[in-house]
Amino acid sequence: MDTHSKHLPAGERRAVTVEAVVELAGLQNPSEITTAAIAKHMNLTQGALFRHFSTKEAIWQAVMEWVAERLLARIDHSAHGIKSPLTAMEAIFMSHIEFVAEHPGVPRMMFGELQRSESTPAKRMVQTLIQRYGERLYRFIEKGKASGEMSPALDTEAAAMLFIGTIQGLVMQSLLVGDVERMRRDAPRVFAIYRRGIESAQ
Amino acid sequence: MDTHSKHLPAGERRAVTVEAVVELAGLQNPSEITTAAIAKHMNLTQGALFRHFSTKEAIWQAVMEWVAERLLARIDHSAHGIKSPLTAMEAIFMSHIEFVAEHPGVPRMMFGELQRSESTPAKRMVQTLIQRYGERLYRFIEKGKASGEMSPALDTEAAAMLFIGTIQGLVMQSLLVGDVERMRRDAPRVFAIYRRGIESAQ
DNA sequence: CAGAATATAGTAATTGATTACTATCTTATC
DNA sequence: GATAAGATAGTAATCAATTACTATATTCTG
Repeated sequence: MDTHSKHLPAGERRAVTVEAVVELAGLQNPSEITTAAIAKHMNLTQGALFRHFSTKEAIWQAVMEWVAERLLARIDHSAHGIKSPLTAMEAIFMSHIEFVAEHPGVPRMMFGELQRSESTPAKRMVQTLIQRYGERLYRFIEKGKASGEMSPALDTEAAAMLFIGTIQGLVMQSLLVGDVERMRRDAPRVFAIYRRGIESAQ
Repeated sequence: MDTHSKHLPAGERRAVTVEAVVELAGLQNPSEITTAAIAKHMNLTQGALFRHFSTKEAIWQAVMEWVAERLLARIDHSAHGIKSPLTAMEAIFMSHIEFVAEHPGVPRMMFGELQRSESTPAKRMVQTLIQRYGERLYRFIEKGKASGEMSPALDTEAAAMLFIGTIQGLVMQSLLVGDVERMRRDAPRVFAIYRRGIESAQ
């Protein structure tokens, strides 16, 4: 049972820290999240954080590792067993939106990291994540062209780029109106247009 | 000629400040731009900035006003005189990308402002800008549906959202690879897919 | 298996660096 | 020479990180 013990094993404490940051990023500007704010949000003193992470940057790295792992697992699982590449991409799209709706801080953190000019470990993790994401999309689109589901003249690279941009647009819209829930409603409407843009004429 | 005069009239100094911020935002994370960095970039002492702006927030507000004014003027001008709504939207798309390629700091600042939880004047300026942008797109899409150029079943709101998202995706890609020039090359490729998604079947 | 010894995880206070902003003195320009 | 604009040198607040010390587990030993 939950003993509410103040002392947690290092591994657990690190996990709790990552979750605290993900939560906070959904509530405020990620670049304004201080170590004091993280500690307060998990009922810990600020200094104690540095027993588990050598620097603040190390915290961000752990957070982005968490994101990369979860997001890729989620989209892989959503597409698993689906024959049609087009349907698989729709499943990936919806599960990605669902993930972001559950963790609204995630896209904020990712974009925030990409903004940085220096190449931090956290930024590199985001770059790797998006690269892997893009590779998966690339394969599905090529399969879709081969199967005739998608237009053979389709620009695969551009289609993968637009897929991610489509999600980015939904995220921006939700930031604009300050309503994460809208994303779930708007996702099918926007994907329908994207789908029309890549599928072969019937 | 450039007199390299240290003393500038207040109006000019404010304009130079705005330009310095826009430039800096293209080089580094906008949220990390300090008043000291702004001053240094325009060969001024940090304290002197506050002769022309009461607070740092006032600087950001002036910058976002500059952005809103220029961007809307640019897209309005690009679409002016074009009969076909679809062609007009393509012109808007390309001129927007051109604007962003000239000023890579602009989308970074806009997204950064939207991230903030508090409602600052600068954030409200961005919200107003995007709202006005969306209204223009909405009108073009409705006209396109009326003229038969675009699919009558098209979801206008979703199409406007995707238009902005498409640009957002290109921006993100350029952040990812750290190459603004790519945006100009990729823009037509991505817009072609978007166009296919909204135009009526031929 | 009791309890001393050690390792681990925490607190509270403090550090130097950096931040936006200000007060005062100086210089340039009309 | 009046005044607008800039330089210089401050301020208080905030930040990540470190310190000295304490509380709680875990391990070792007779």
